[in-house]
Amino acid sequence: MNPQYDHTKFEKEIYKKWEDSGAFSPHISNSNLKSPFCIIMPPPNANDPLHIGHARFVAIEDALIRYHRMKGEPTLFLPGSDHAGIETQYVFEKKLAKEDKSRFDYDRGTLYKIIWNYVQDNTGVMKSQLKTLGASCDWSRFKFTLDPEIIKVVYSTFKKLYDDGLVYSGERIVNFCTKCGTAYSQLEVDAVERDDNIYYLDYGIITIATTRPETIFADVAVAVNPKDTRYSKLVGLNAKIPLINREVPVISSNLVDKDFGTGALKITPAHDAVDFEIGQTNKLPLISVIDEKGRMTSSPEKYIDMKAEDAREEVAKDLQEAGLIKKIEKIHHTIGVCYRDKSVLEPRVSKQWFIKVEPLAKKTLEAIKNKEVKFAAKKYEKIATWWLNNLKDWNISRQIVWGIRIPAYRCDKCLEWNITDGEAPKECFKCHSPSLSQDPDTFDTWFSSGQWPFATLKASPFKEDFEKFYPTSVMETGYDILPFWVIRMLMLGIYITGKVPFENILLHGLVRDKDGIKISKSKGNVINPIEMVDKYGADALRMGLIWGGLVENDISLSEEKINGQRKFSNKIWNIARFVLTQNSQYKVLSTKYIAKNEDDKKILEELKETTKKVTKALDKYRLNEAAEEIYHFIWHKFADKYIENCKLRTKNSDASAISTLYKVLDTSLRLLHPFMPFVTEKIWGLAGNKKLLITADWPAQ
RNA sequence: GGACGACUAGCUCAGUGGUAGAGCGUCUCAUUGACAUUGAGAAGGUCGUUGGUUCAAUCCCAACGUCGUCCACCA
Repeated sequence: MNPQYDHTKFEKEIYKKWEDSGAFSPHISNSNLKSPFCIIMPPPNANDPLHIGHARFVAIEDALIRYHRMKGEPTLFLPGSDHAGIETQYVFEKKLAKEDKSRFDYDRGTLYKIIWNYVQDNTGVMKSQLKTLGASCDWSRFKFTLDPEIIKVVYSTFKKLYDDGLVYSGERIVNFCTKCGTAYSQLEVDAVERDDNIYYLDYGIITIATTRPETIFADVAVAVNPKDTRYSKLVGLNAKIPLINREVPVISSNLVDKDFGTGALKITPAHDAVDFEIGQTNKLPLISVIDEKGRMTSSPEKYIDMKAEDAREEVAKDLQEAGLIKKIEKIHHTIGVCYRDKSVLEPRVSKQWFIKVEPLAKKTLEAIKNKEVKFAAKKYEKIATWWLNNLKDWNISRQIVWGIRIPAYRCDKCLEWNITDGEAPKECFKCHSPSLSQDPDTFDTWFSSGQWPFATLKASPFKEDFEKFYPTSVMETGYDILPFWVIRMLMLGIYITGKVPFENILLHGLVRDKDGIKISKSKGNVINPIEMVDKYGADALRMGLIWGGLVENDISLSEEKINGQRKFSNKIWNIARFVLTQNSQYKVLSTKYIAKNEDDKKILEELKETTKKVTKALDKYRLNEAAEEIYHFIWHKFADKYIENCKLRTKNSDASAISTLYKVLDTSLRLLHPFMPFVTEKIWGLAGNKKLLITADWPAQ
């Protein structure tokens, strides 16, 4: 053994040994009566290389997996990748733009195909990176969200929802990104604060305040609060839209804040969510003046085809000249922007598919209340509950190509929707016309990933997987996708299978830089996990991501911290170097040797104590505690104290001392393995063990 | 405006109803026998503020302050 542990020499070879040994597959047999342990890996985007956040979840999940595997439970860590509709198409379009092309240069089929190929090329990178990190997942069960057998599951879920009346299509106001060319759900809207002009416009008998003068052509009413005595006489009369002089009624609505602006609100149902609601309750017509590309339509000739934002200035100018602006003020407010490209979202009315969330949310809330699903950290249960109580109907349609196309076919003759579980219908079920057109939209990515736990297990090449592993044991993922993913998996999982998709929810925090600052490309503080592995070893990175901070909290990660753990891996290496150079005949004895020497008894007692603490901490998902406990024992109790004190005795070939050394090393390696799998496995092998450590038994407490 | 957190040693973070811990950093000492990617030791905190509960609070409760994250239809 070299005096230094060189991770670069061993990690690849060790991973291959594990893989070849079949240890990654769950061992299901009639003789194994232990209940299975299963984690479905949050599927990374098929398109992207891994970032440090992925490394954190691998460190956490793989530690749990390895621990349970060593306990002898049939253990499954199921990997996969996500097609990440919007994300991927966005990245791909940027790539196209560099080549002076756009997605409109291709027909649907071609575009899908070239994105598919592009993604395939990148998926291999992601897989090999997971291996580099030491993820002990079962590659034979790997699933991609666009695998045909997954799509089949997604289709049948959609059909069931439709048949049960939980899916509807309709003209609704949605957050539409004119740059991305698609609508989004409630969750994909970011808010930014901005200063804008607010114009007080002369509507004849009343004055209204608006930040969006370009939409006046779409006005269908002016609303005031029913309690607002200033205007009560005007309700029922007609106001007049400036410039075009079209008359619209003055109505009343509780949604109007009488203290804002003039207390009178122009109602533009086609371009504002509140207005849409007021329009619906008052049965007002819809007039749209901005199209899906963000350009003006159905307005006075001179504005047509202008971008809405340009039209705003132009209309304001014209109003000013006509003397129809009473005053202009500045207003500080928040507006919705696209989470993806940060461009201002245009509320637009368009046909979308929605899921009725309320009945699904209700059952999920019950499951949480009944502890069918448990949150490792209470705070996230509160947040999940808040969301489940506040979710609106979920828009699951996206106007993009990259995704699972919605299996909805509209009859060209009677306009009835035909929903199938994938197959194109031969004729309309209602009027039997053979002429049908499929909806061009695709599903929101979260709709398919929301089915991930049962979809992956049902689509598994191993028929018994669903029955055996569902509900899965733990859902471990970042808290940032709690509303997007976790609660949707709960809702859809419960709906389809009647059971929660996982029994425990463990959410982890973000990885921040050494000063606790959020990592971003623009700040230049990104930490590349693979670079860290090359430099310090996968063990050091994994330990650095767990050690010194609670799983559920954000952690600060510095190279110093990772390097500190590399020193630790070297420490164990040298402990092993010392122990393994002792007379190996005592290794055999170590299993049954009963120590009489005080030092030996003490370290064995401490080892027992440590085993107990590590096990308990792992069971409670307190990974940092477990890691710190074993770290402290190995370094400061075993090495600093015990080994230093027993050198004289080992020189004299003291059987008790040497047996104890072998025994403590053996157990320490087992306890540390979930956190630092490579170095422990390597030493384990050097110690002459025939069986691999990955499948060795967890120490008895 | 609402929700959820955080506030503990210079830094990054654990922790507990009975007057506090780790890693890094700092300082002192040790150098050929497992490891200098080391060992021995030291300094360093009125545990955000103010009240309350208690025999006892950093830990429980209330208010406040600061910071963070998420949500929100003020046009």
